[in-house]
Amino acid sequence: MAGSLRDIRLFVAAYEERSFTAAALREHATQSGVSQHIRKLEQSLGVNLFCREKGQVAPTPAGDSYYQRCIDVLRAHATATNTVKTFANGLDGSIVIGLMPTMTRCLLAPVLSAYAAAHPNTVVRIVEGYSAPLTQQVRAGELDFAVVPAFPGLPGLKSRLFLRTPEVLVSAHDAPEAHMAPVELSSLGALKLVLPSKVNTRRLSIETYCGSNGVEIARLIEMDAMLGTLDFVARSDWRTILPGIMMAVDDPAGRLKINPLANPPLMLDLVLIEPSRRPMSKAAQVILAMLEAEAVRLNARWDIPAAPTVPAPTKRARTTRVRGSGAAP
Amino acid sequence: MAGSLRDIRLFVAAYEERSFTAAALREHATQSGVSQHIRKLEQSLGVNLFCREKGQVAPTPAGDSYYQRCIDVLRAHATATNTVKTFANGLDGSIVIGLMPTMTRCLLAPVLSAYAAAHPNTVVRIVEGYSAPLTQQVRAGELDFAVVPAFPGLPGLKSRLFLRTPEVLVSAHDAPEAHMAPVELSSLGALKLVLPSKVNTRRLSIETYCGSNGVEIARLIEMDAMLGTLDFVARSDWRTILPGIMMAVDDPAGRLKINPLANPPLMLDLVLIEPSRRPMSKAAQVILAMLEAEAVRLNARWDIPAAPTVPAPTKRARTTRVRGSGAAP
DNA sequence: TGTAGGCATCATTAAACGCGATGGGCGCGC
DNA sequence: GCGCGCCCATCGCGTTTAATGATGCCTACA
Repeated sequence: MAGSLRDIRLFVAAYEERSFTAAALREHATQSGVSQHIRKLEQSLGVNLFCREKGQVAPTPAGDSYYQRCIDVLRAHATATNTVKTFANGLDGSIVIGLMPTMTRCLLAPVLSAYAAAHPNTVVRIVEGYSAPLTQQVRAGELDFAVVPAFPGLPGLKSRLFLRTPEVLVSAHDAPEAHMAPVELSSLGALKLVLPSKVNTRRLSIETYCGSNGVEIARLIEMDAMLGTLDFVARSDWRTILPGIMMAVDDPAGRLKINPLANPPLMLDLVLIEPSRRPMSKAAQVILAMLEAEAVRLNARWDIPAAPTVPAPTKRARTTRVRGSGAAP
Repeated sequence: MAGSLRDIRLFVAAYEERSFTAAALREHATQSGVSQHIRKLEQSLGVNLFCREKGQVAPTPAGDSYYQRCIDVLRAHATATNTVKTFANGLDGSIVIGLMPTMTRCLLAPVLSAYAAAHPNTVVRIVEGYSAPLTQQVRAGELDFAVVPAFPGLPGLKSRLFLRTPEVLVSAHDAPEAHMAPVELSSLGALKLVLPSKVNTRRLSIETYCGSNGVEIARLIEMDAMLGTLDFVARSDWRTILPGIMMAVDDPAGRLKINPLANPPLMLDLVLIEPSRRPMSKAAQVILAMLEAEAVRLNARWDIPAAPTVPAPTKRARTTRVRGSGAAP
């Protein structure tokens, strides 16, 4: 077939300069080369593009027409090159990450924005799920990594602590407590709680905590739907207990009230798991580091107010009294 | 710089096939070649276009973007190639032709149409003018050839007979004569004639003819403007004498009446002149041949009706009587 | 665990490219 | 009228580039 881009560039130069010599100068070539290229073009097209007469070259009608289209070709090519260079910075590859709703509610967005801007040539896929399926997918190599609640560990998985975040009480905005004020759970009387089902690792620790600290659970609804839990809590007098990192940013609509658990606090350990068989890709390492940094930054919300708070002794007494009425672990 | 068209074609094939091997097959190359081309592209763009993992190649976001633009480039190139091939048939070059109004009125159009269609890659320029400037331009080499009334010849010019055409009387549509009927000029009585000035070669022959055949010219207007002459004749009772080849097609508006001169006819010889120093270009030869053929075809109009016509003897007598009253040569 | 398919890499060969030199045509100026 | 200079076409040569087949690595699949 006819025409490399160099042919076209030389032709365009010759057309515009009306001179092979000038075209060669412009395109850093020699007059000889220009002559040969254009001859090749003409032969492969079967048309004379220039009329060599009277000591100068004049375009034929075919040359005029071809020039117009060649401009289009060159511009399209320049556009393609420039556009693709937008992706030139940063890493590339494909990463698939598994996260619990805990991680996706307010931690993921800023990290995703920053990463996508810095590494536009990466294909990122986020899988939201609870610990069991995520763990399974990491073991199967379908995920580059996942962040799940701490668990004993499994063969084929490499894990380490990702973040320690306090559990917090979440209520509707009209709850009596002061927003962000630490609360002693047992001091609130019999609770109406929405909790995940027992397939969720956190359920066990929450029940253990309640049992150990005299928290009375009056009524219980099991819900493994995070969006549903939040909406239901916001619209009722039911409450729930959620990881602090998940509530590190206030509900934009102001429908939720948040109170860290105090005396004692209940901590949730999140661990990073990855397939042990292969090292993490560079891109995965980078987005993991960004996730971790953002998690630490958001989690700091729970460090500061915890210190100055002075729990009331009366409440502690009541806690002891109710001990044992919590749900069984 | 980055990217020959082959690079782009191979990339597009690989993108669409999602396989270097299949792309190589489609583009009549080898898997190795495709691999190298795409790697070269990636390096010169500074971006990975494909993600080679899991035994298959998947486009990166950059690859997706680049593909879209590459399609544009290839389509633009195909358009350029196809469009220019429209010009592939026929001759090319540049021809400049000098013609008298006699030739341009009805002879030129069909020839130009046919030539332009058959040889689209030729630049054709028509110069309309009278014999003197045309001759001059041919001698100067500015014209490939010209057709002018016969004349003695000049150094630097090569000439030969182009066409012999009868002179005809042209009148307004309300003139008494029958359209196309041969007329004996002297039988029309004293004429009001519009004639070219004496710089025009034909003026001499017309005056000679009138003088020799007893044609009386009552009044004379000199006009070297052909369009003006025709319009004036059409709108008045003045008449003119014009070469038959010029009136070979009737006035579309029917405003003009035409009568060949008879007893005797007056013939105009048109000659082809070309610069003697160089041979005529192929393109010029071709359009000349077409002009000549069309001229012969059109001129045939004057061959047929001339024969059966029987001029009235009375008119011939009158011709003799008025002889000598024509304009001086 | 062995096998098949796919991509990357390498060395070799073939082709294309680019360059300088040479020659012919044309216009310009002496 | 006759060189002179400019410009393009052509030729031969050296270098670069492209294409190829073999080889090796990795992954998926049985």
